[in-house]
Amino acid sequence: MKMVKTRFAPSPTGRMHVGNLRTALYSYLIAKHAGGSFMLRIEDTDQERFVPGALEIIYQTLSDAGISFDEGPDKDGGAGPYVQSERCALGIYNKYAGQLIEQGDAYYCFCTKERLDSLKEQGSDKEYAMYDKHCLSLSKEEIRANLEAGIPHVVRLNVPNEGTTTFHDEIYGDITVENKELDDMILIKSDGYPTYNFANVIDDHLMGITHVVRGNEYLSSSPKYNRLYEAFGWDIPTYVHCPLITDEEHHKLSKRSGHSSFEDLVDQGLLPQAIVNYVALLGWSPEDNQEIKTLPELVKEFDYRKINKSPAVFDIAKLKWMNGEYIRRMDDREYQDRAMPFIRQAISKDLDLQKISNMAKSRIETFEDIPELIGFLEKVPDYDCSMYEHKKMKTTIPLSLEALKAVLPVLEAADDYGNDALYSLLLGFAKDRGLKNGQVMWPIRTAVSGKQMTPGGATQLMEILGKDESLSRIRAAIEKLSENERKEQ
RNA sequence: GGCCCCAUGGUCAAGCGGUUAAGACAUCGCCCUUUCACGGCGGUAACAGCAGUCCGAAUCUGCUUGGGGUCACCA
Repeated sequence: MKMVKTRFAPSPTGRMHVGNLRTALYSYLIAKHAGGSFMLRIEDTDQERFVPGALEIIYQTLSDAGISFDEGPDKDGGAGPYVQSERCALGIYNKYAGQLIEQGDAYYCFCTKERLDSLKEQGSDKEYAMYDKHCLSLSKEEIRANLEAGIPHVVRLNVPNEGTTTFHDEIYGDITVENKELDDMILIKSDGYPTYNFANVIDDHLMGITHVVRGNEYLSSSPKYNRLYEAFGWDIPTYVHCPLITDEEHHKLSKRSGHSSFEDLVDQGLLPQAIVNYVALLGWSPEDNQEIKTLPELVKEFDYRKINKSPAVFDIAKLKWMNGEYIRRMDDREYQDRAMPFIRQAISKDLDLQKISNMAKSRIETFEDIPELIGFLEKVPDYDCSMYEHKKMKTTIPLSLEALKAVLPVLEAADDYGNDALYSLLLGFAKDRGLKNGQVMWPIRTAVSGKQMTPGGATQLMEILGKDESLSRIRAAIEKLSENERKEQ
């Protein structure tokens, strides 16, 4: 059995969206699960779409995601070069195109853009038409003359109009199409660069790729590839087409439609490991039903034969949930490092930031949630007095005012503003006055935070705010409630 | 429009001829709790439709419907 070798072959056109990332991941998992090797190849045969810096993005994304490759542009494994423009300069593609022309499996085409466009117009369906093999009938002399005259040309694959072509995919099974449905695809463009379709086949063969992993959008063009392999007499690799990842409208994720890239998600405060973990589960599920998996665990358990056929909707809500799980499991030091910038963003006062970050840990899904969660510590937001009413706590606005007034001197007298001390102090207070715990805790928490929900109870918040600030907030609340009462009357 | 692919709850997803049709996210309720969260418990919610094969069909076949993909000198 030959060693498994897979590849990820992105084009340097910008940020990577999650569909691409998952293809890279599955490709990596298939190789590593089998103890094989994983390779990176850069497909930059479209000089117009090249985006400067895109190469760095690819490296960065892969490295953030923890997907490491054994061979690639900066890591020679003997099958290089790994960048198609460099391979093109070596004449690799032209050599193979020449072989096909010699064999009669490919031919030069000198048709102009205008003629090609006119084909579309007179075709049965205005917008779609295949090439009519016009240049196939050119004589040797005509071809030579055209070539010598420097007329722009491409090289096309010659697909017969009769018969059928079948190719096999590990996930989708056999797919057979009529040859007459297959266009005479262009192999070499007029600028001398190979098309993706051609370069892909040549390189996958030359580089010893055993499993071709790619998106489902290539499924319908795959039969053409087989014609190429057959023309060369090469072994056809194992194809693994992954199901599409779509948005909530069930449309394919793409940069063009403005869908989030991996980097966008990271910018939104999502952890690379969580993204990788989530995306692994789009189209595949582990046997033990355990969804949180590390990359090594995925490597161990991944079985490409169990990849799903149907497209999957990218559900950001579940990704966020998973991200929250990752945050909670993160060790404190790492968590602290990542959370601190967001905490500083919200807090400029001299407060115990570490305590604050610990409070936030179990209550956020992404780090971006932090400022909103703790902003009240910096400054009490405007709030409505009705917040003092709480059915379950059995408090009302007047009762709250009363409770706050009564508890104020007690808090003023207290010296220990640690959570535990405050807690027992207040419970004792409630008991003495014949009040429910909630009837004193709820008003205080509200007074001190101005919020319906806070990342901690009344005493925890007071501990962080300190005595002075806590008292001043409570006094302000008493004022606010008293004023409200006056207005009512 | 041609061709190709797909079809289990709102979403992800088990299931591969006999199951009370898992589980997760979301949602709802309860418990825990000084609020929220975490955690625990429970509820709502699905085999697109129609034929056929079979003692028996979510599972096999066909058709219909629905959805998606692709038809470039882009990858």
